[in-house]
Amino acid sequence: MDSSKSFNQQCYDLLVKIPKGKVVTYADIAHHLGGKAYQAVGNAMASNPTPIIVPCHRVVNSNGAIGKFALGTDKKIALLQEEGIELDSKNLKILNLDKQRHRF
DNA sequence: GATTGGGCCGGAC
DNA sequence: GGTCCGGCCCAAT
Repeated sequence: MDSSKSFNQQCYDLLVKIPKGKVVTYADIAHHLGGKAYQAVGNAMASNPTPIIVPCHRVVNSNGAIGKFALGTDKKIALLQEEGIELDSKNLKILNLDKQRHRF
C-alpha cells in the first residue's frame, strides 16, 4: 500500500480540507480512512505537529460533545465560536451537529 | 444517562 | 526485534 503518508498525516490532510464554520467527527475521519481508528485520529491530533495548519479544534465527537483539546477545551470552544460555529459553551456540546458537520 | 468492551495507531520498554 | 500501554473515541448494553 501507499505508506508514503502516515496515518496521522492522512488525518491532517483531511483536517485541512475542512472549511471554516464546519466541523467533523473523529468517527467520520477514521471511517474515511477506511477503518475504525477513532482513537488513532484523536492521538494524531494530540501529536499534531502543526496545530495552526491543522485545525484540530474543528473536530468534535460523534455524540455532539466537544471532547478534549490539547491546548485546553476552553481554547477549543473559543476558536469554534470565533469560526462562527454555534455550540453550547455550558454543556460543551455542538449545536445542530448534523447541519454544521462537514461531509468529505 | 452511565458503564463496559472493543478496535486502531504511535510511542515506550 | 517483539510486546505492552495509553489515547481529543465509538457503539452497544
